[in-house]
Amino acid sequence: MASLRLNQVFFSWEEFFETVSKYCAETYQPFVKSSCKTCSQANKYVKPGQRMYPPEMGYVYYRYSCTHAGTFKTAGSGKRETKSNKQGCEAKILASLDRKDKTKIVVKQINEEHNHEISPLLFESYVQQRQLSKSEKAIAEELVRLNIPSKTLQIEMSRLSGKRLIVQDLHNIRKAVRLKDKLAAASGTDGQLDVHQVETAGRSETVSTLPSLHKAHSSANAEARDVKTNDNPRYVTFTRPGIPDWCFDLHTNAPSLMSLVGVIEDCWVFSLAQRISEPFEHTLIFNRELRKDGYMNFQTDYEMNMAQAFYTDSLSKWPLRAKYAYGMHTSCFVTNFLELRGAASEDPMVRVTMCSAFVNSKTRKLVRSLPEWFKRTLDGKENLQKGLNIERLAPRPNETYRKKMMVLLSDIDGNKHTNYKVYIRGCYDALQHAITTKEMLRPIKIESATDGPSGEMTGTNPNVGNPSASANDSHKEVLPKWLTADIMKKGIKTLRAKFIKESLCGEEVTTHVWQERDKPLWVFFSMERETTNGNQVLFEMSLEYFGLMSNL
DNA sequence: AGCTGTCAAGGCTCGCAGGC
DNA sequence: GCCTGCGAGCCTTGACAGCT
Repeated sequence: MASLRLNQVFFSWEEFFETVSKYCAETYQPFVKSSCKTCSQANKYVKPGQRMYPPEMGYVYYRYSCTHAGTFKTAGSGKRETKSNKQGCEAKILASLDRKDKTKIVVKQINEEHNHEISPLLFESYVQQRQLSKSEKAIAEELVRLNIPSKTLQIEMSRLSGKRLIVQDLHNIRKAVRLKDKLAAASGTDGQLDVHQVETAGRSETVSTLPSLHKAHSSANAEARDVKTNDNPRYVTFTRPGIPDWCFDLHTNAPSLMSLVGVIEDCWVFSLAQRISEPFEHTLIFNRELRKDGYMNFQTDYEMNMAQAFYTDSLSKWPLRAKYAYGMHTSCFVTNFLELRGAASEDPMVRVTMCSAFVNSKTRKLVRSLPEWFKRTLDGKENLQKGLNIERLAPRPNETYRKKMMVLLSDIDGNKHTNYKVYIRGCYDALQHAITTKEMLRPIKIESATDGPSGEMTGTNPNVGNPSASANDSHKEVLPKWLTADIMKKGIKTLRAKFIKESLCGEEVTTHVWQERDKPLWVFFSMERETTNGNQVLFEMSLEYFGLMSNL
């Protein structure tokens, strides 16, 4: 327990502030700073021959008064009946530099006699306890800019900060953000956000480009060469640098999943920017043009297939030959695909098919139909007979491996929601975590150069590092049963993902991981939001591993 | 429920009165 | 005469009431 007593000595103001802060929290006394004098200010009035205050000490004195100190004197015009905290409470704390040794801070006065009630509940409700830190305020401001309702903001920010916020606090932040943005617009500078104006036909739309995973496209695209577009069927091909060494897992000949997803995104973003001039100047599949017309596209389905050869040393992964093709469209869904080939190979080593839903950028609701000009220009130029539609997973079992994660500000993309890669990464992280835990719990294999063939010791690994993964932990029952780290090293054969609902910064989501008896090389994921009405599924994913490849 | 104008409170600086 | 600390003034932030 922090103690504070008369004549107590401190050697820095930080030490004093920390002690007072702890003391207030433990005794529920609402002290606020009421007065101080800085050394630099006091030194201005020091006369010749007089001793200076050491500037490094910061303050000459510092006084706290009770938030109920003083009397209320209105400065208003009498339009409203006013309330005031002021009720003449005399409680105060005063500390100042020692008269002789000005490097010491001495507590000169303490009066703890308050003329009002002191209680934990009251203490929590004072504005000082509700104030957000700079970083918390920055997050709140970002969320305000994302147009999240005040009530949701109140709940999320209270959970994030652990403070008892009221809705009015969020209204005040909203007001400050509006003012800040107005001033930034007036001065012609942008605020903390990277905001740019996108010209659209007859109007302008402000698009926020938060720092995000989605923005981190590699410079490899700048080195793309042999770019060729084809109108009918519609596709673009190009050669670009391969996958850098640092993207590769230690134990496989293929890049880690997230690195590969990143390279794939680089390729498709590059492809979308390619222009075709006949019959008029436009981009490959009109993504930019559709955006200007008030459409946004949200990823809905994603399937990645890897060839066995992808995991062999013999297949060169540098440079990469890429082909991105328009697949087909239905009323508001567009399916496209990307193929990556090695320098000398004709068969694609990776093929990704992706389906996007087009929504109204204002209402974020599915549009009834894509524009006529889009259909007119692309009809007949399809590369696919049917679109991608990943089936929903069967209801998950109750017994799963679970991992929670918080959606961070940097996870939000230009569409103002959690970027698709964050879901994939979250699932993959949960799987890695589950497998690591499982590895720690398995019987130890002892390999010795002198003892000959490896033996097996019963019991659990004594080096289990995860305290939640003890032998009696319920997680032991729900770890993936058939998948092992060894199987995972053989590489992913198929990834299927379905994006179901949006999620926002500050939300806590739970990833469930499980396996099914008849599919030992598959692992399934469901990312869910817990609500009072039960769990809402945001995202589903399944991974299939190459498990039986003896030649690797 | 959310927004907004208005007023209160907080936080800081500075000048000076008065105690030691 | 030195130095502490009170309190006024100013700006920013928070809270409230009334309106949409």
